Amino acid sequence: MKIFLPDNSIIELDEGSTARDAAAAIGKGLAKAAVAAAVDGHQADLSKPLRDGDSISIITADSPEGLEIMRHSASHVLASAVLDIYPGAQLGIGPAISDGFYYDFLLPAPISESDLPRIEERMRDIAKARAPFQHRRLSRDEARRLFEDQPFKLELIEELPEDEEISVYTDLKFTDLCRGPHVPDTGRVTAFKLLSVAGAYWRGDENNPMLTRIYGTAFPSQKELGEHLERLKEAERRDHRLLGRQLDLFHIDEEVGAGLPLWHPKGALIRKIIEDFWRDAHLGSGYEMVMIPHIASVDLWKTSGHWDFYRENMYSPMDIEGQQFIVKPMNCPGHIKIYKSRTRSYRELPIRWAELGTVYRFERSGVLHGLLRVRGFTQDDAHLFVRPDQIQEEIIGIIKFVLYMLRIFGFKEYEVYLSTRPEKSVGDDAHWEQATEALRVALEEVGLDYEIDPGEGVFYGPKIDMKIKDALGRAWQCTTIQVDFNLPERFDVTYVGEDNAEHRPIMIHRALLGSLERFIGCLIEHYAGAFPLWLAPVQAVMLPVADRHLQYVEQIATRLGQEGIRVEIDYRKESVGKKIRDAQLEKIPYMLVAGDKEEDAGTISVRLYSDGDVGARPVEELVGDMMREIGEKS
RNA sequence: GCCGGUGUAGCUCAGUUGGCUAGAGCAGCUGAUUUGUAAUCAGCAGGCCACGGGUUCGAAUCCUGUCACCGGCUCCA
Repeated sequence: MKIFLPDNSIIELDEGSTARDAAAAIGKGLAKAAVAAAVDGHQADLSKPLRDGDSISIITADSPEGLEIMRHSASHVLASAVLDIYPGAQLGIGPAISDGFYYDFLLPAPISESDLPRIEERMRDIAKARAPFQHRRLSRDEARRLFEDQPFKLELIEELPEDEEISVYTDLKFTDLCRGPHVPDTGRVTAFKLLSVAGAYWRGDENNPMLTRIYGTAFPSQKELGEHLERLKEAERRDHRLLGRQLDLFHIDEEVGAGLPLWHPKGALIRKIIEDFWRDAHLGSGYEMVMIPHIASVDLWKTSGHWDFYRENMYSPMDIEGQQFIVKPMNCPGHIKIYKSRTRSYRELPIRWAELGTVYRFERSGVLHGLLRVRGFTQDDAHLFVRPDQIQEEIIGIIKFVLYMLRIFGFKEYEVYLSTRPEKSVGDDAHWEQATEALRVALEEVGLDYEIDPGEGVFYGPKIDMKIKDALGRAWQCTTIQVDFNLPERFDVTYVGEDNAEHRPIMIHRALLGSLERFIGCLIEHYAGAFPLWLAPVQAVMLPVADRHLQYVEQIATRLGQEGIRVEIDYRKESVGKKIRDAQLEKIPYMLVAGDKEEDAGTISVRLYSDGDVGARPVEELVGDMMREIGEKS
């Protein structure tokens, strides 16, 4: 029979040949590297018999698909091992994920990470046994009987569509419900490591029982596995919580409260630089600044709908002379009140009001995470009041603005989501649809790739979210753009139109960086604490070789200070080596060494954090170089 | 909130099966050294062993409650 290959060539095989035979016919090396095949575009086991006219491509473990298949097989090996060691274990699911795989179990007794080596060892035995992954199709009844003591599997079987065949795979002794495909045998799961154990609700629902999830990773070779583990270690070194302490940027104090960061001078300075840049950028882009108080009467939150729809995230009211007040979880009602302080004309719109507005939200204790998830944070918030005919253009403007901002801070990779109407929401369908459409068109217009996140909108409207990743690859939502027909209605917000009649504006809520806390947390990890010159809290440190050079060094520091360069002098009676080491650990971009040579020549020796010693240069040249670099924000 | 883990000096960590006055390095302070591109030397000080109960002749160590942190789940900027 004839089999077509990806390069359009044809091979001739005997009747009843399998994908494995095809691989062998193409080449010995390929047959050895093959983990699965794609037959007519569908992934299949190598043991799959081929039919005349099939087109086939061989999948190897070094392709993304192959790696995923191999990791999925690794999760079966894990389940095998766990079942061996903990006979009563019940099985959940065990998929491949972006950096590895996991499997969920309901275990007879809790386990901890110290149990992983033992499981790993058993996995190695199973791998060594090179047990084939055998595929079988079962009737529904057979499957029910096979998994009679596996309630989670039974639940999955019941949910498979009636007409779908039930497919199982067996390796060594263990049989699992699985669509496949799998590597040919357990021996193909070579380089793997179990990483952590965690709790996970069955099917991700907190009303369901909590299972024990074991995470692991697997690679085609030990070398790649080693590299990956090295990357994980490197990511740990970039952790903003660690760098926050090392660089003395912030801390979170138990006695102050969980999720309530305290900014130290250097952290506060970085924040100030970002805030200044942000304000200037906004004032230069048609925004005006507003400011509102941190607490407001509970009546305001009843009008806004937050009392009904957002109360579980709000802190309890406080009593002030018999009146109830609430710490604000959002800034929008305040901005609306400013709008409503007088009548507005259609000529004023769009109104763009921005504020670095601090809000407080209740977050469950288990979700707090350094600066990335806190209970009090400052949003780089703005609310736009627009006429219906302006909405599209304004959203496009916002998207362009955010892309500009993210580029300045060096973020090139982000995920974009369009979140649609959630279950718990207000407003009529027509408005929701109109708003969602406006967001979609804007995304297309700007040419951003995005995914739909169904049901993830806010209670008052759909939104565009942009997420950036931390050092470990976890995505954090920063940018958000939300269209809102609801609040203008609730507050009876109006403008007087050309026709002298009252009309309802539409509100756009947006935060570009999201919150300064989260954004700076991501920024620290992004730069691994080595901030570019314009953001560095200390831009240069003067390192005199001996005390007799102090006067010269002070002169230069004064000169740099005149240009607004943030410079410190290391007055300590320490060796130059020590001073350099400490400056290097503080990740100060410019280390400026001056001794007799420099003083005589009127120069300064420059050592860059990033490049080491780059030699001496005249002081004015240095000033020019630094000012240029600061101006470029690079 | 849930599952598992962790909590010893400012930081990183030791601390045997419960038993002497809880140790070390770094940081800090004092003194000496005036130093040329990632650590000069010496001394001193620093601890309610997260917090509260309990078991015990005796608890950093065992039990228990609370809090915080870490990894996840769920939830969100």
